[in-house]
Amino acid sequence: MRRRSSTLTEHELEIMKIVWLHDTSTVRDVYEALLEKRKVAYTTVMTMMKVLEQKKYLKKSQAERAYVYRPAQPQRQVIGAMVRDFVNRVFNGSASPLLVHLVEEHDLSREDLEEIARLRRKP
Amino acid sequence: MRRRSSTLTEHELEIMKIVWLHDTSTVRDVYEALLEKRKVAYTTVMTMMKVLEQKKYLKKSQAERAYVYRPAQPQRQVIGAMVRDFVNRVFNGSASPLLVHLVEEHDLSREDLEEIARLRRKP
DNA sequence: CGTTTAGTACTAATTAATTAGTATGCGAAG
DNA sequence: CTTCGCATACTAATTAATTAGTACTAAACG
Repeated sequence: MRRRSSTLTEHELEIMKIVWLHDTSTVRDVYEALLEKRKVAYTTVMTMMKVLEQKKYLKKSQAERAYVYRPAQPQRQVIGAMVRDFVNRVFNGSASPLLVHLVEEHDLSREDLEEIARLRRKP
Repeated sequence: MRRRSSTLTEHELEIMKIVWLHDTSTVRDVYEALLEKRKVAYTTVMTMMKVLEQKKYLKKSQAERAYVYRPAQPQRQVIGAMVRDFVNRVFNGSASPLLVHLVEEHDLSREDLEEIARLRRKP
């Protein structure tokens, strides 16, 4: 069989990114934002948002016309869990080899690193 | 439909990690290494390695008894592609917010950062 | 030489992820 | 009041990922 992903899948994440930008979103809101990036059917977005609600990433509340959705978990926390999952899966839980990759292949300026180091120095 | 993953899936990665540790591996080698971590059938490993060969992550060559597999791409490169994919998907391609996550939640020592910064300073 | 063993090919089943159509209902507009 | 448009629920199809069984083959072993 196939285990359900413990983190957001690619298209779920795409939707959550849109939802996190606003306080509340309807299916139509998300649908229209998503259309700017790629072709998709309204009902597809609806189905995915229903799944996201079942997975506890979204909360649904009844308004007059359409359902109103809002994030059930802060972006920070969800993305953090994705990073942790990635580090576990790919680097057996140790973050520094990932750091090396980032520095060597992702055009991080020395300023970026100093900025980060400064953050780290005064907790 | 569902697009084929452009990077290694969870269990594919698990197998590749074992293969990268050695020059050559048979299905049995990988099967036995994998068994230490979790229950799995021999033929499951075989099927997955066949898939990995089709996806060009493994090269197969005929030996006397069993097929001998070796990595078709260096670990460095494959993991690098996974990091890039992750950064693109989760952080819209920018690495520094990922850095912030790592520093704030992944127990990176100041030494780690200084080590990295040193790498970065003298290219 | 016959039997046990290991390896492969083939087949197939299950579930998650993704996509979208159809039917139905309700409120708005005329 | 009737029609139109939007929203939802339900249904369903497709594909990838994952797992593993069965049958066949060749080699090793006695």
